[in-house]
Amino acid sequence: MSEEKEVVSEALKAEEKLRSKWYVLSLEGDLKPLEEFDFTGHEKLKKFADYEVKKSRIVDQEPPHVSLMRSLELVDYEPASDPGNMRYYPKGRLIKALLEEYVTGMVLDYGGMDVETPIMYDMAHPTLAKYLNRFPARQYTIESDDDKYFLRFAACFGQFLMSHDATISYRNLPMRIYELTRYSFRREQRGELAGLRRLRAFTMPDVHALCRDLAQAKREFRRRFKLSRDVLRGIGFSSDDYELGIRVTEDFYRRNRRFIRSLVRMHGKPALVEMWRERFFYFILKWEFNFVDALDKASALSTDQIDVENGERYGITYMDEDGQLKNPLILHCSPSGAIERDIYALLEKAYMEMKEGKPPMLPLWLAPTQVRLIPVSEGHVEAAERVARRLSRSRIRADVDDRDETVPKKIRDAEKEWIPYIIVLGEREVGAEKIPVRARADGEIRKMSIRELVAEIRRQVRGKPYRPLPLPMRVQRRPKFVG
RNA sequence: GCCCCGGUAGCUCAGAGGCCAGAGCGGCAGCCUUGUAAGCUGUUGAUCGCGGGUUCGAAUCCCGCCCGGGGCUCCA
Repeated sequence: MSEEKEVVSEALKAEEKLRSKWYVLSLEGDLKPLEEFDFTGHEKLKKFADYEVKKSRIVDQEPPHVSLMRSLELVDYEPASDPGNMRYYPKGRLIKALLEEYVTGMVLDYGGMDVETPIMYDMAHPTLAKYLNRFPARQYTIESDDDKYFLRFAACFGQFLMSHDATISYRNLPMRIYELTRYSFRREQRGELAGLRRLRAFTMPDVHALCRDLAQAKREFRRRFKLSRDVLRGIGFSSDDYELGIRVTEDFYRRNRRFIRSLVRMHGKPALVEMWRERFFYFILKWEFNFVDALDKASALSTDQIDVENGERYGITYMDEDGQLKNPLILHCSPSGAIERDIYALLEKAYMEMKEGKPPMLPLWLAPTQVRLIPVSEGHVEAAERVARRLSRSRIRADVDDRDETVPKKIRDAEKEWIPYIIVLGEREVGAEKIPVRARADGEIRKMSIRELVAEIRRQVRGKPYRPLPLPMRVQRRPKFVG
C-alpha cells in the first residue's frame, strides 16, 4: 500500500468551491426556495434538507445499527484490516447474499447484461487518469513492482473499457451493463466511516445504460427510477422510509422541467433539489433516494445519473442510423445503493420501530431463522427436528433449540434473535394436527397446521430468493461469534 | 487527513496512583425435566488495546501508535 501524498481528484477540489441553490419541488410542480417551503407533514424531508443544507450534525452517539449488527451476529469490524472493511458472520453473509441475489435478479429482469471486471486498474492509463479527476472520491492505491494501481470505486471503469472495445449499433441502445461490485473501494476519511453506513469497501450493484440521445436517456431514466423504487420496496422500504434528492444544473432544469416533475410525481412526495449554476461533474442530472436514520442522518441508497462526458472520454461510440459514429449518453445507476447500506437501513428502521414500541424485525425473507422449534424437554428434540426438516423441504429456514434450558429461556433467546415464528413442541403437540405458533409480528399464538404455516410463510416470501439455514440446524452445535 | 471522546474477561460494564483487578451475562460441569421473554449451584475466564516513559509503586499520570465513536468534509 502506497504511503505517498494523497491523490486528491480535481472533482474533490472543485466541490470545495461549489455553490448550490436549494429548493423543494412539490408534487404540483412548484419549485420553492427551501426557506419558503412549509414542511408540515414532511418531517423526514425536513430532516434530510437540514442534513444536506444546514449540515446539522449535532449527534454525538454511535448509530443504533452498530450494536444491532453485532448482537444479531451479522457483521463486525475487522481490526486486522483497514477501517471500514468488515467481516460477515454466517447470518450476516446470508442476509447480504440474499440481497445481492435479489437486486441482481431485478436488474436482469430489467435487461441488464451481467459482466465481471477487474477490481484494480493502472493509474497511468490515460483515460482512467482523466476520469479519476472527475470523480469525487479517494482511492486505495497498490504498488506492484514499478507499477501503481488503484482499486475501483465503482464498476464504471471496467464497463466503460469493455464498451469502448465493443461494436455498438444504435439498434443495440439502450445498452444495459451490470455488475455487482464486490467490492467497490473508496478510501473515505477516517471520521466519515460509521458502522455499515459508510465503509471503505462496499458491495454496489452498478448498472450503466448507454443511450442514443437525451430523449432515449430520459425514457430509460424513468424506467430505472421505477426499478429502483421496486427494488427498495422488495427489500422492505416504502416511500415513507426515504426522501428524493435531485441534483441538477440550472440549464438542464430549465429545459427539462416536465421531465423532472415526472420523477417527483413517481416518487409521490416533494423532493429536495440542489441546483448548480455550472456543471462541476460529469453529470447534468442525478437523483438519490435518501434514507433518514434514527439519528436524523441522511444517506443515499438508490441513485441514477445522466453522464454527458464519459462516452467521449472513454471513446465509447455507436454507429447511428445516419452512418456517423457518435458518443452515447451514459446513465449510472445503483438500484439499491450499497448492499451494506441496505442492511444498515433495515437495522436502523427496525430500531426506530422498536422505539415506537413495536417488535424490531427483519423482512421475513431475510430472517436467518424463520421458524424456531423449541422442544419442551430432551425427549421432544427428535420430533422438533422432524418438523424442522419438513419445513426445510419447503424452503423455509427452520432450526431447533436443543439446548438444556427451560422453555421460557429458549423463547426469550429466540425473541432476542428476532425470529419471526416460534413453535414450542411438547407432549401436547407431538402428532397433533394443529400446533400453537407464536408470531413475533403481533405477539399472538395461533393454532395452525404445518401446512398452513408453510403457506403463510411462502406467501410472504414469494418472488424473493432463498438460501438454506446458514448455521447447523441444532442450536447447540453453533459457535458463538459475538459475546 | 485534522480536532474531540473512548478502549478493563468472549460480551456489557464497575474500579480513577497503593495489598493477589471486580460483577452480570456467556462458556464448562452438575442438579432440575422444563409449557410461551432469564430455574438453581459450582466453576472457568483479564499480556487492564499495543509500545515506550514518569514513579518506591501505573489499569489509573505523560508520549507515540492501533481500533472504535463523534465532528470537519463526503457519499453508495
